[in-house]
Amino acid sequence: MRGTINEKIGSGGERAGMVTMSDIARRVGVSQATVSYVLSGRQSGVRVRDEMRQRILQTAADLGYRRNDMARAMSSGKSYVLGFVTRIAGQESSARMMVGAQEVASENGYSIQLMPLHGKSPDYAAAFARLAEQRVAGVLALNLKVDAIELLRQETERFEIPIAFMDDPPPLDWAMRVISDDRGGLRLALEHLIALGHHRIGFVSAQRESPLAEQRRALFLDLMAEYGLPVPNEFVLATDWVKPEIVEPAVHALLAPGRPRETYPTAFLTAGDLMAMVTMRTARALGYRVPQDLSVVGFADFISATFADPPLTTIAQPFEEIGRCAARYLLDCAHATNPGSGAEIVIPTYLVVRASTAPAV
Amino acid sequence: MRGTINEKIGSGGERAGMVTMSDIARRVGVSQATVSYVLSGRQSGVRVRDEMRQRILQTAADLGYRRNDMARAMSSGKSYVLGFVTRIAGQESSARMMVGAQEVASENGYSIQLMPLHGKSPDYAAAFARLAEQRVAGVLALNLKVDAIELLRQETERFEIPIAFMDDPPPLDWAMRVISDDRGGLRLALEHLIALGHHRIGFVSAQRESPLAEQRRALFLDLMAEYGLPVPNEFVLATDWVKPEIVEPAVHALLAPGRPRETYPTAFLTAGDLMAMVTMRTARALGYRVPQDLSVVGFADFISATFADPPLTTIAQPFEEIGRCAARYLLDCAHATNPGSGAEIVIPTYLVVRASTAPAV
DNA sequence: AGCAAGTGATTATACGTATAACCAAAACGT
DNA sequence: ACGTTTTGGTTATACGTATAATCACTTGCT
Repeated sequence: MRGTINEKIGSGGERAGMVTMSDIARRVGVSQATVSYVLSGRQSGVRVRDEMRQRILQTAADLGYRRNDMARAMSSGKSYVLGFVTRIAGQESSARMMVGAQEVASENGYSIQLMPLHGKSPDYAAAFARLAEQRVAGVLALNLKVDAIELLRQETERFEIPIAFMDDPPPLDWAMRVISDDRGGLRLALEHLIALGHHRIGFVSAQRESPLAEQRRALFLDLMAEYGLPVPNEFVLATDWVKPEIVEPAVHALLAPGRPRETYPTAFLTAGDLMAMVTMRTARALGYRVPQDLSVVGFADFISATFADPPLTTIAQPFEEIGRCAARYLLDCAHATNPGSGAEIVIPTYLVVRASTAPAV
Repeated sequence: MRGTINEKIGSGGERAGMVTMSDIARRVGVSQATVSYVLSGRQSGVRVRDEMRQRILQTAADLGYRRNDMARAMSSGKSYVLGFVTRIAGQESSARMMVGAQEVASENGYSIQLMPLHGKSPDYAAAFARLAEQRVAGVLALNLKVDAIELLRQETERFEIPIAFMDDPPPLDWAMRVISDDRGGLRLALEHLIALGHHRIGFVSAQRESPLAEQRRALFLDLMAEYGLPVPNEFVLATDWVKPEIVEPAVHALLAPGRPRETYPTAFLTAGDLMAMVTMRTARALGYRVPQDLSVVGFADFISATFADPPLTTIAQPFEEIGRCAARYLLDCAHATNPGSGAEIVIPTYLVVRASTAPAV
């Protein structure tokens, strides 16, 4: 034993079960620094005999040592936490992205923290301030409005916190966007319908729910034009919100008898699974059989799509994968001190064919 | 100005945008401690002139000061974070509880952190160790298996971390349980059906999905006995999992023609909304009209219940409220250094009557 | 023998905040 | 005029970890 170990002993007011590195050091007869080097697992820095290393690790296990992330974070200036901000935390889409992000985060020793955005007009300033207070290593953002995005930018840029927007379509040159390939998905769905012989195809979306819905409608029109299929104006239903009592009348008005049958759409694409479900329901109430008389394609592939009647053919959004990619990007930034380029990752979507689509009559 | 301010000046390697209390102190010409007292907002401890208080607050705002929670946590030994562990983070139920918990947490300056539990056999030990490393102030637990619960207990008791189980039915005397009043909900649903003239009532659940399903089945039988209604064995469907391909055959076998009509159930209670949806679908495929020929009641009130065909009458579980209560309890513990009594909070459920139930024929 | 290089540690200090303990000056009471 | 209280702060230190700088001792080389 070289050198003297001068630890203040018997600190007295120890909090419950809190074993520190110094406790281990005292027990083994080395300095706290040595314990830190060993437990950090990094082989750079200081050399430690293998036997000593083992003894330290063993003692740590014996005492039930749990490293103190608060102290670690403060000392290193990094927090190993990613913030997740969204207004729709209670929805399946958000939850699944969070799970994906969580997956890669935890693999790298990070965690995900949900940030508050509640009610009709959430206190964005407070929420984003908390992000800064936590010194999060990155921010996952979902479904924010433009003014909120601007606030977020202001708050994060001073701290050089990288942001990854997931499924949010504002054109940004200062942050990463991880989005799903909506165009590709719609194309797959459209080709599926066309292959089934459909050509009078409508679209149902709720424009004020999210910019996504609006964007998908535009993509639909674009693709229809590309395939040379005419789209009468009345085939495109854009309700305000995704609510049955709003969507049903619209669908009803379009499908209710009163015009020659050959002017009706034989299939619908939709901007979401729930929209698809209402559409099917309304059609059935009018005497249509789904899919024999009317094919319907959803967008999302929520769990309930499997349980719908009939099981819903739908464009599957890779929610988990979006979360994974976003988290991966943020971790890259954190390690490379990358300022956060204005890039964009597009995750492929795919079509899940179930029973809500059938050959056109 | 009394006393000398001896701050080391020009620290040089300042990290991006990191304004500290010392920076403010230097600017205003007071000590860091004074700034701390002012910014903490507590009026106890040290007295500060009102003018000085204003100057400090103003300077903090001017410099864009954001308090460093990492340092705060380390100094005070508290983390202001609640951990949320569950295997079903991607589901709506979990997400909504999380939102509720988040709501009361953020009101009190706390945040919620999602803990990793992925895949078929998650690494519970690692996940719970991380809870300890983070020194979370409390743990929200959902849908854990008994062995995981035991591990969690071991990990948390040394650190005196309180736990709140949400919707988990193991009988525990060492932790809080916040559960929904399933019995009350089932009673409401049953009374609703009885009032509609039903008395041949069946039950559909997936026993291996969660202990909840099993428990609900027991409650159902109990209540039926209480109301003096006989329940033939074949009326109680207990499939393994909540999957259409498993549930459909079971429902089909019961409802398919082949026996005298008056031996069939005229209504079903279920252990979950999705089960209810499959049940309705299978019945319809057999020629039943829902609700005219068969009434079905769900359990949960997920978003999709409104979009089901027909809109689902269902026992609404107050997911958000469960989360709120659980979080509130944990915060109480954190402040009262309450060791976490083995109490239990039961949140009322209520019945949402939509269109999947109708008078018995 | 003498010096460089390598080994295996140690010391010292920073990180930013909270808080107990202390202190100087002013106001006040008798 | 002198002790006491009040006002308005200051100093000092703890919290647990990371890490740069340093040091004692051993080994190898010429």
